[in-house]
Amino acid sequence: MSSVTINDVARHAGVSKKTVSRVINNEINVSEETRTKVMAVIHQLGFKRNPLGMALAKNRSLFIALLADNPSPGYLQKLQKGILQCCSEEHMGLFLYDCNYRSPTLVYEIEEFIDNTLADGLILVPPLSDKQDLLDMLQRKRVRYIRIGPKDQDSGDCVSFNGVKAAYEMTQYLLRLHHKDIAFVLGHPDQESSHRCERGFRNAIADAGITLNEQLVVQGYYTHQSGVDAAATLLSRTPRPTAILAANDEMAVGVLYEAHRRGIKIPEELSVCGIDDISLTTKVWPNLTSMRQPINAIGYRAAFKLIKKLKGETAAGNDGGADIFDCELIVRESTSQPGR
Amino acid sequence: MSSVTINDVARHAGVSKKTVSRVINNEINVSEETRTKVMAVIHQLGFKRNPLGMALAKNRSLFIALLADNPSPGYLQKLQKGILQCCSEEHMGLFLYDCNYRSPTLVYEIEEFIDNTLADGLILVPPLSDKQDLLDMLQRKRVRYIRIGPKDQDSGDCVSFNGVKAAYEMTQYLLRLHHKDIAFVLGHPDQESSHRCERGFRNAIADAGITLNEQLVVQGYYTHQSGVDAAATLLSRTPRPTAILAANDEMAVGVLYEAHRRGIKIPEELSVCGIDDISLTTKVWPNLTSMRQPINAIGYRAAFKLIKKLKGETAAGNDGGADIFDCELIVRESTSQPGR
DNA sequence: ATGCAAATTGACACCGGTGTCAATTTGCAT
DNA sequence: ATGCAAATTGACACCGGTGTCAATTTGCAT
Repeated sequence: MSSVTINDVARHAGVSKKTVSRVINNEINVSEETRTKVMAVIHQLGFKRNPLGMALAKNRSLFIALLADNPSPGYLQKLQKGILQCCSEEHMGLFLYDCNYRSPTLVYEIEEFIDNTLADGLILVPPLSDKQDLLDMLQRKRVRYIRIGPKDQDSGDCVSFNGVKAAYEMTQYLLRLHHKDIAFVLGHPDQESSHRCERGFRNAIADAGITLNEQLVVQGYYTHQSGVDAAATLLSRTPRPTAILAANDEMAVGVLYEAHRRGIKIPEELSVCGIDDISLTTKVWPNLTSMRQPINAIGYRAAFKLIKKLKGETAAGNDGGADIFDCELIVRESTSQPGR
Repeated sequence: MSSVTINDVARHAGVSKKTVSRVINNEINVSEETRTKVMAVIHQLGFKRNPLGMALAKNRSLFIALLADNPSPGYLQKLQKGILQCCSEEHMGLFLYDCNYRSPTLVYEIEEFIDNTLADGLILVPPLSDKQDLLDMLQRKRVRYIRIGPKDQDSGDCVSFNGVKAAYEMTQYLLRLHHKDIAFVLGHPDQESSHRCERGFRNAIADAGITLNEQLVVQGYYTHQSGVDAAATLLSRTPRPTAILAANDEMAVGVLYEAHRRGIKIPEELSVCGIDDISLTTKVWPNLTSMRQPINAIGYRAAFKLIKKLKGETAAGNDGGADIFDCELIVRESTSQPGR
């Protein structure tokens, strides 16, 4: 209500409001004396810039938005946390928008959302990251964006995790445990991370000199239910695989469920593991072995890059364009040597 | 960028911009003829009101924010979905803010968040709903809010579920299955819903003519780990309870974990059930029996009430002040007759 | 046709900032 | 002291809307 405006500061400091504006924005060409005087008044009066006034004048809202339609709530939750931490530090507001990836009018809906909020920066979560008509629309409206895990992860406007390496190392771990019949549950075919994980899995199997039984690679869609279904298929095969690696934890937990339902002991009779390391892994029994994707850091980094982009600076630090995070193997209770 | 302004519309329609403003805002005292003419131009030019301009002029941003620090991610996720659906329908943006309930500077941080975003409506999730110093600050800043599940659920600015009834009915269900030693895991003592659930539980036990063994009521904090800990305590008691009811699903899943770890068969040797019906219930094995809280509807309703409040209308429909939603028993795989 | 209240409309200032450009001040070489 | 470029500052218009209040138009009774 009774908020202090730039005019109030100007009056108290005996300068024009343009000069106050210069001080606020840390512009050059303000004498030290004036700057000090104005800063004193700002603190004394408790002045805070009105973001709406600035947005209107600059034609930039400096609000960003997270657009998501991801089947793994645990993943989104962690991502949000990372993004929010960065936003909080940068004094930036984060809008949330819940997409339905399959809606035929999705692009139109998002355009309307942008018109309603004037968000001028977006973070796109798979499978939105590779939706070309969406990207075209954003380009046309001059809305900046950062994509998480897109196809061409070297384009500088994105942040990813190293899916190939993650699946490769997880498979290696299973091989070290002397598993031979290792099954793999694919993610959604529209999401590049699924293909990357598949590549890692196949490479590891090949590098171990094993001929992959194609029966052991089954389609999933990153959802819990698709994990259950994939497990139903795999666990009916003879010989039964001794280990199942799923392209995300959500599906791995589905595999766990189906195995339990069939009375299969884990990990004695079947090792199960996933990728992501969402909070779900430590809630189910047995706790799930997983590759820890630094989801928090990815979210933070995505927000950081976006905000710097909006403010016109280039992101500092390790910003050589591509940001690809490595994973870390977290061994828990769901994996062991086969037939132990 | 090249967006159409109210001035463009005014010029094309041959009226003043104030008249266009009247048409946009559906004000009275505009002739039918003028209204039709202006509307035609609006559609022709694809005009959309700039929310920032409006916010600045009206000194109301019409953005709302969700403030949460809730230990159950599944709960928050559903709540968000309900809120977002309403926001989408009302063309309203939703800011997200991640609180740390225990931060000593929380109120200050939230005040700063509001200054940064100019959100003029807030949805408060427990345990924030009853934080008096926060409510005082909001009152002072004239920021409207709706609280979810606060102490005094009849105050008209809140939406709740009927916790007493939920726990009562769940306990009745267990009693019907012929359970006698029923344990209860409390929620966080700072959240009113925990006390309500406890009351429901105690009432049901008393109404069944049973003297409650106080050893069977143990403290929890709504987190997964607190459920594990509570189960560890309860499952060491002799005689062991044959059923455990937890005040939320998150803790019930923790109970499930600890029971599995001890090799206790569920539901044959122990029935476990929770309250909320978050998505986690159908991911764990066995699927968890729960009381379905219409979290989606609660979120939607909270957003609806808040938005109407901001727009100055009173919420339509069942808005007699209090909004208290009933729960529905969802029987799944984790409960059965004792010793079956 | 005339008078008058009610309905309709527009001129102007304003919300809280920033951009442009001209005016003023400063600092230094001469 | 003088001249001049560079540094500093402010007047003014503008971003895209809304509120106030006065001016104009309309509709009806007389």
